Amino acid sequence: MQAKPFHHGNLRDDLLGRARATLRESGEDGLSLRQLAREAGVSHGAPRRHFPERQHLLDALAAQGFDELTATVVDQVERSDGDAVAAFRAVARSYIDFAVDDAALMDLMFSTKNSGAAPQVAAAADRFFTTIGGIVRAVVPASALPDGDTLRLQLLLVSTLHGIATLVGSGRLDAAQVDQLVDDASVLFGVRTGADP
Amino acid sequence: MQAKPFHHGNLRDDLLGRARATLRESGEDGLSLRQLAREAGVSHGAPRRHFPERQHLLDALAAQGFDELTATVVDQVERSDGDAVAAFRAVARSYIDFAVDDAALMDLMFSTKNSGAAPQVAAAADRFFTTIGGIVRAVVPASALPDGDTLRLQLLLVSTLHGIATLVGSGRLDAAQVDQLVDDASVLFGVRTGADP
DNA sequence: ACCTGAACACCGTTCAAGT
DNA sequence: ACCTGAACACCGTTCAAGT
Repeated sequence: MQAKPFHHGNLRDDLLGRARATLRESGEDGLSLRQLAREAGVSHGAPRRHFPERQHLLDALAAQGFDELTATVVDQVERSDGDAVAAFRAVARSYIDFAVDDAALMDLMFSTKNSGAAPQVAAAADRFFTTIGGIVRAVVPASALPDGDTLRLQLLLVSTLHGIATLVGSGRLDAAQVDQLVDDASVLFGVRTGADP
Repeated sequence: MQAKPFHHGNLRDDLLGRARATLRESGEDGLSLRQLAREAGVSHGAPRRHFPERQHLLDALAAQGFDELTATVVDQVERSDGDAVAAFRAVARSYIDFAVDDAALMDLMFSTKNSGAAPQVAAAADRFFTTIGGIVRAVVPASALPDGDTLRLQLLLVSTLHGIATLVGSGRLDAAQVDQLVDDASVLFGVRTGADP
């Protein structure tokens, strides 16, 4: 045990963890590299090794957010014992809960700034959309649209989920309505157990 | 004509206009009260009369954005000569175009920060959602859900539109897919001309 | 390889003072 | 009523220097 120990050990993860907490408490406006450095007990120049610019920290947070959400959603599927409909509902709830509980992070993940930006964020986002797309595909019928394009139906249902999640997150939908809306979406999109008919 | 004229005339609108332009060019990060004051040719303290804090400027921009979007959407309906289906498609396109063309403003309008916040933003947002809700209601069948709750179907379709718009805006959906997705949504939600069956 | 500490330019916010 | 200009605390970013 040392009083003033280190090269700190793992400054990057320490900063990321503190940033995540600050994001929850104070939003993006509350995030400051200098403040995080102060909390971590290093000089204000130290974070530069790991995050040369503030945007790099935001990118890392967004990528981490996508990975967390992907893991949560995969976990929900595994808990559903092959019941695709139950899996869909659980996934929808997780998605929406995430948007509400980590609203500032959600903003970062889907902000326009990150649209043309960091490859690590794009990769994590791709993983998430591939994952949730697969979950939705397993549950969506091939025949709901005239020419039976399942991919389009899948994109549409993901869009609906995302719309519900972001509207609840920004306070435009009441949280009490959400379960009903997800159920309605299930009915409308013909969500059901089993693969194509 | 005077060289160094004024009390400036209308600093508030001048600042708002410049802020809107900056938002399009450089995003929210590019917005600075001091920079706007410089561009308007006033001292850095002058904006304080109209926007005591930076957030007040952001709120004004968001409220203005909602009002613009509402006006655009109403205009599209009026151009559709009572054809509710055509109106719906035009409205959907306007919504999505807005999200793409004014992505930074869209972020401001639907950001979490504004969820519990400024009453003027909430009022403008309410006007928008009331308007678009009415348009959607006119086009949505009462019988698509088992117990025929039209309001829920309306909220669901608005959520879908919002999801498509934000996903395109953040680059997660290809703009080329959008028209097809809107058409698919029309089919799925049973969008049609005339009122309840 | 990782961190320190001074330096620079910029910012939001406050406030006494001008017209 | 509206604006100026100095002041304060804070920030991101850069960089030479330390261990």
